[in-house]
Amino acid sequence: MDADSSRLQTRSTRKRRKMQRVTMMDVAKLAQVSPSTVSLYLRKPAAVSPAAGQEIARAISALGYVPNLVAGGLAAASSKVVSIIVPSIRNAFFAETVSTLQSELAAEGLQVLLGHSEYGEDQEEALVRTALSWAPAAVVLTGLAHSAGTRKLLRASGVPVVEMWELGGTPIDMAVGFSHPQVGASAARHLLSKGRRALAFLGARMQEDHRAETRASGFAETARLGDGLSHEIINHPGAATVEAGALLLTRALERIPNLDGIACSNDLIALGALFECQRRGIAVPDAIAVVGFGDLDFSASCIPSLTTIRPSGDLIGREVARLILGSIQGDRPEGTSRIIDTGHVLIERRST
Amino acid sequence: MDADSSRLQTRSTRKRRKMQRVTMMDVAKLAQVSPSTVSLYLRKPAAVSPAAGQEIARAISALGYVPNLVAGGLAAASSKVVSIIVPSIRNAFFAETVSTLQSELAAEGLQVLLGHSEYGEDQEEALVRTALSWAPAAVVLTGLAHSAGTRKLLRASGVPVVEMWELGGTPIDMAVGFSHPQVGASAARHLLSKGRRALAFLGARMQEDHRAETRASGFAETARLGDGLSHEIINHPGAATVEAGALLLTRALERIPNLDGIACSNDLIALGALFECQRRGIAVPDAIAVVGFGDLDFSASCIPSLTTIRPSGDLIGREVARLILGSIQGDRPEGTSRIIDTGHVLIERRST
DNA sequence: TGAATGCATCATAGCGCTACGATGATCGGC
DNA sequence: GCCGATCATCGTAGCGCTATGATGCATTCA
Repeated sequence: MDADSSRLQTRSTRKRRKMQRVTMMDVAKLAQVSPSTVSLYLRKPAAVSPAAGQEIARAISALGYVPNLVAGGLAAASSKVVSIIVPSIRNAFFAETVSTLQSELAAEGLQVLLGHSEYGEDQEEALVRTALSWAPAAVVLTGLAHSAGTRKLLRASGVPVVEMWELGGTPIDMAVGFSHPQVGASAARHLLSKGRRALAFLGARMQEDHRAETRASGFAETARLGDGLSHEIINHPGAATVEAGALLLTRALERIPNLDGIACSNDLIALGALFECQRRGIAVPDAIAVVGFGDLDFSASCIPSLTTIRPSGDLIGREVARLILGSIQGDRPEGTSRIIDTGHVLIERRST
Repeated sequence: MDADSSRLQTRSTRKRRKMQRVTMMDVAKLAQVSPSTVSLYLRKPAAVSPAAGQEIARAISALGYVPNLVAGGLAAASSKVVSIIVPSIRNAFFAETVSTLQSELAAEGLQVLLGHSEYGEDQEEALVRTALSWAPAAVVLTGLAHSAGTRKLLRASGVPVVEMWELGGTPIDMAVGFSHPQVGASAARHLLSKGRRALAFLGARMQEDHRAETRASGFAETARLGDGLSHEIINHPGAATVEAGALLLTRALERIPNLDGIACSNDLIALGALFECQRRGIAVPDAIAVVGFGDLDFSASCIPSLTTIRPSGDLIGREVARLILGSIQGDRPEGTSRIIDTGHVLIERRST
């Protein structure tokens, strides 16, 4: 058997994988147009004649055709997927942003590929690597702190990148967020304006949650510049929970017996502190004023209602979506800013 | 110019899209093996000789090769993606499940494609349709109630499907969850056992949240069978929030003046009710006993700590992952159950 | 020693789609 | 009436990878 005949045999015996699902070709045949026209119709319906369009639409529904985005992604060298990496989806802040972002992107036919890094840079890098394997239309990261490898990967890929929930450094590409030190400063200023002088910042997991940590330093700095008699930053190594808030308040009272104002890195912690005050019979805000962060679900309704700083995860989600859609639509107008400050709002309620 | 020459011209003038990214071919060349071997190495490293494997690994890191999963997915007719559709990612229950699921799947090299249906069956169907465009390795849905179209699409696709967070009907393929009527019944039984006789179930968005609604009917049924003197189901049309809980308690007191026990479809609602009691000077549990659902973050730490029913979103996530990995590994052992009951636990605390 | 077996490696044909440029048909403008 | 422009449509070559079966070589068994 010579090479040629073996080739022939190869050709004939080769069994192709089945896959009898409906393809664009089937639609084209039924609609009596070429596959290109079907593809064109699917991507820009306006570009095909109404007659052909109708015929194609009919064929699609008759066959129950579902386009294969994997094939499309390969052919177009870019898939209709946006990869989002957050530290934790359990965190209400990020859940809110992801939720909004997902809705906005879905409206434009983009899917969301989700990953969570658990606040680890190495994990994040691994996630970015797999994310890039999907040739995503864009990548969304949380914060500005990333490993060198992550930056390199993303830069090399040429994919639009949006970093969210933090401002103040140099983004890889685009950024949407706000300044965390300023949040801390706002909280401190507010407490000082209420005549509080013995302050504490209660945070959790600040060794990993770099943004919470910068809120703390913003707070400390302003407390120092103002005439805060004393101020402390107290960290709980575990997650930011209500229970942690109670523990943190206890620790704060040990350190600053005459404590009269606290800022918390998260409303859950603030709620825990509120509960602990109630347990100890400490009047809020008379004895201790409490400022939170996040304006979570319960913050307006708890007792006393919680003064807090709202970062607006919703708005961040919406702006991220806008930037992404902008970059995908090709024209990245150099005029529009690639860094969007969504600011923060202090909402004064009964706890201060 | 005849057809043939034009064909030739076509061939020569055709400009191919650039894409100079590193491909498997580049790796193969550098490692002096064929692309097939590289592919094999990437999929089952044990199948290639150690020598070749090392050479390939070296080449991969030298070139910074990132596999293209889109191409892989197309060739293999199934991508390494699991599509998860939940009603809302803002809901702490689902956030927990998704988070766990994502971690478990990521450990096996699977990505998560996320969608949220906002409790709409039509929206869900649209999400399933796009999800299937990705030829996912599996699809995860929430609950057992889906449109006929959704079922048809999924059945036709042959993709493994897991429905989670609900049991009691016929799943499309596999299911992990628990019985919601039983949860309601447990709550009612608990209140009855505490001598409460004038009961109410407080729920939100029950016209859409079918599972909350079945918890309510389970509650009502048990309350009726027991010697509950009166029981009511009260619904808030908006989302399940702390504020809604306060409103609902107010409504319940109007309807049942001698109210002495409530079950809530969600711990956020329970917390709101707790706050409203505090505002009104109603002692909990002396005057009114409160049972929640969800065992959220704050439930153990609030005042009084909340008796609640834990559905274990974590466990659900883990079991879903197990089922998915099982189906992907090919052998669907008919022995193992395709329906897993994760049950629920009533955690008694100070509010009852 | 020759046939049978096992093992590592390879060549190649698609997977289903989109981008590119080509092809006719239609339409004004001079 | 001819030429270029415009428009809808088409043909086809990949996109980068994996599945399939073939190949060549070393090992084992009779």
